[in-house]
Amino acid sequence: MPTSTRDRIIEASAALFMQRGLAGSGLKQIAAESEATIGSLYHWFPDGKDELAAETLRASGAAYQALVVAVLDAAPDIVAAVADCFAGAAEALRAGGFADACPVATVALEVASSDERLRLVTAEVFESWLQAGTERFEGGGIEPGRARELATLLVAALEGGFLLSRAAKDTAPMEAIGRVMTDMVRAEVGARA
Amino acid sequence: MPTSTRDRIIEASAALFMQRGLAGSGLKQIAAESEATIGSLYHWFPDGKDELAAETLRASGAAYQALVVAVLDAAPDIVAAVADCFAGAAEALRAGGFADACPVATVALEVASSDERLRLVTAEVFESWLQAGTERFEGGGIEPGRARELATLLVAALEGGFLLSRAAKDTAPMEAIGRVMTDMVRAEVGARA
DNA sequence: GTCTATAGCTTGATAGAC
DNA sequence: GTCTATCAAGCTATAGAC
Repeated sequence: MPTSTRDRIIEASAALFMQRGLAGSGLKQIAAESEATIGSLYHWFPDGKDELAAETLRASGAAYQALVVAVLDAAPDIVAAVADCFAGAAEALRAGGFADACPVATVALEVASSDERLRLVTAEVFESWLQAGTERFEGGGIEPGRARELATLLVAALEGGFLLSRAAKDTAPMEAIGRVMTDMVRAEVGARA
Repeated sequence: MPTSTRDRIIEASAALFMQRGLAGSGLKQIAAESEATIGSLYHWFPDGKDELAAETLRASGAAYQALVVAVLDAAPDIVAAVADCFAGAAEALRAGGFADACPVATVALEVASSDERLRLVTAEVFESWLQAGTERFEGGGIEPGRARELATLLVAALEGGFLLSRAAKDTAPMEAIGRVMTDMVRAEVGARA
């Protein structure tokens, strides 16, 4: 299955959004990195940058969710799952030279107060993550309302960890957050009995 | 003490960075909103956008730290302090129409992999926040190493909460995170004995 | 210190050949 | 579907009058 032009454009767009944000990524640059031309880009995304950004957020949001869910579901229990989650995030940061992190956060902050259409897309992506996380905590024996709260903190802590670790170019913040979060979930599961 | 031109420029710059990020904020727009001219802007910041951005990050980072520290220190104990922190953040989001949040996070994500000079400035700001938070947890009777871990999660959870709440235009995520964080710190303080 | 004017470049977007 | 050429508007930055 060879990569389609459209897929290559979305892929390059996601990579640039991670590293430079939406306003900092030019369409010409996206076209160049995806080995397409501006004409091709507008053929696949007639509404231009807005449409490309929306599709990129949806696609990479779903991919990122699949990745995290795979890590969570591979663990023997919810406590190990949370620990693996932060360990994986720290490893991803190190492996990518602290460049490749969340494909959505940077753009979400940029558009939250200035582009209602894209803001709604980021809201949908985060909501999907929260639901997936909530299900896993429920599967770990946590009461539904509390599961949603824990999932919210999990996503926030991961995003905050990416922020602090990228700024510091050091996995220490992400690892520290992972330790506290793991301890907390362990206590939460223990308290359930 | 009338506001100086320089201060007005930094203020307008901070407001625009919060809402549109670094790449999305033009110098002409910053000059217009601060009721200055481009010439004045370059008089006060000869190195242009980079210098203005660095000064803005430092100034608003310090102001934001003072705000949080004031909330933390006004509370009777560390558990109430953490609760007040998230309640205050939620209230600030609501009052500002979900536009005014963290003055540093958006820019930090934008420059982390593309502008080493500004990345270092954001790292310094976050490190200062972490130290201030660590001191408060130590004052609450927590062992130094653990205090640093808790402070890291506190900052990450606040930033993650801003992200999720701004995207959703809803204080629910910030409030949920505040509940879990407060419970966690309460357990942590209890476990100290 | 403040202002206007402008240079030089890049941006998002369009038109039309192939 | 892919390409090049081009437009108008925006950007950062500079020069020089006042």
